[in-house]
Amino acid sequence: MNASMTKNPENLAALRIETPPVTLREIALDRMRRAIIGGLFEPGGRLVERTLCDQLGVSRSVIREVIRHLEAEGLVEMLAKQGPIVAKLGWDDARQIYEIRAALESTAVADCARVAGANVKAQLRKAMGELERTSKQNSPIGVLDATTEFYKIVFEAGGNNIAWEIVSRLNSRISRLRVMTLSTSNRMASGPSQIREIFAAIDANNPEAAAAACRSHVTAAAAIAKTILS
Amino acid sequence: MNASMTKNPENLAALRIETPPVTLREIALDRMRRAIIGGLFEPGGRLVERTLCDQLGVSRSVIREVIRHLEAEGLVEMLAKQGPIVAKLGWDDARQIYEIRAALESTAVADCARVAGANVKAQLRKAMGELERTSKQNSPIGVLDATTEFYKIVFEAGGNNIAWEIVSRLNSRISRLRVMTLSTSNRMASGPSQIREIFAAIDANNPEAAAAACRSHVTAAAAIAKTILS
DNA sequence: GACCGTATCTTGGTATACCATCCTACAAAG
DNA sequence: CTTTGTAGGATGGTATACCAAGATACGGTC
Repeated sequence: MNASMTKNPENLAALRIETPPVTLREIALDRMRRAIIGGLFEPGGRLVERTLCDQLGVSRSVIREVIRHLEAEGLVEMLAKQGPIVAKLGWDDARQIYEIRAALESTAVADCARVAGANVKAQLRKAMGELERTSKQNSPIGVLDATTEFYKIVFEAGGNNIAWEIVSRLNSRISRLRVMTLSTSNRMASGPSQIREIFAAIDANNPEAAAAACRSHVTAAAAIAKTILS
Repeated sequence: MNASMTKNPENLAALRIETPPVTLREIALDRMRRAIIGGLFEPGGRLVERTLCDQLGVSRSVIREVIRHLEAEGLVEMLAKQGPIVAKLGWDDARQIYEIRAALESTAVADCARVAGANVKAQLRKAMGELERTSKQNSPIGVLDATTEFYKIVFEAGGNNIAWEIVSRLNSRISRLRVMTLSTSNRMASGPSQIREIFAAIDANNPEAAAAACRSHVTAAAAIAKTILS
């Protein structure tokens, strides 16, 4: 590692061959996660290993490791001597998840509002555009993705990547709820307006207003979820 | 499932034979987690699967599934085409973890203070006793365990079991830091007094005071961690 | 006809075998 | 002496074989 090798490291790094670390396990993990989130397997339903092997076309080793991962993520539960099942979600769990989201997201938007510069704001504006577009198209999962993207930018801009990890994981556990709340009533229209409010506060670099808007956003979602679940 | 079978279900459930679902994998998971937390493997060090097989006396299947779990927990990172390594922890990550802990723990102690009755208070008092005892013995990991037990009671009493899951996981990621902060200077003495403060606020059913005490507790720990890490 | 035992099938737990890839070391050619 | 090609070992990825335990269905016995 001499001087000539370390100069212009960023240029040299650019021509590094992108070796897609795409292993069977990662593909399977992704598919399984999407399948569970998308409701392809119903909550409480058993996940029979050998059946999954056939369905995904991989061996049990892969399936089992994927299940371990999903188990740690909270999407799958292990029943003693009965094997894995899709985790069920009751209102009490959902309530807690919304509370935690409210706490983490509101501080994240506040942090973001504190430091956001032109670059971040431009990214957020773009995500907002996507949100409005999908919202007009009445595409719940589109809105979901756009909202997720918005928050992702917010968290990373504020230097809260670990909180983002946590929120992502929690979101996947309530994903079915999220789609349902979006499909509910006039949420399709109100969602974007609430996000817009958050964005406005960030744009004005007003942390308190951003946090408040965010809290009311999550609280509203929780209220709808409650009517669905209980 | 007739009427006679469903009456007194709680009594019947009580005499269910406790079949310890102790699988090799769970034992191995526990051992590995403790080993990493305890610093037996150093951060960034490689975890060679076959070596671990020999060390734990199990087959690779078990090791690999355990590694998947630890990966999802954040204790292990996968390097593409190089296998698993023990996750490293920088100050930026630690900073975020302490912030999240401050948020979740302070709301949890507040919730607990709101609802705590005689039973919960007795449990907490017992945990405090353990804390004082281990503290006098200058046993950092004893203090750690006692503190953990205290918080566990707090979270569960307040109906925040999901937040507890998250906090536990975060704690395991900064566990090495926690022992180090405990070993530092007069922390061994100040720790119990701060917990005592939190307990006093819960005992008085004063949510605001409890949350404030908790925040200062976590903030103090973060400050010490910062001097160690950066 | 009701109850009990057994055979079998399903399912998860565990171990092992095989393969592709990568890293390292050594040797040969310039 | 440097460089490059190659062989060998190490390592992770994947598939499969085997086993024990639980669930289920069927047949025999009272």
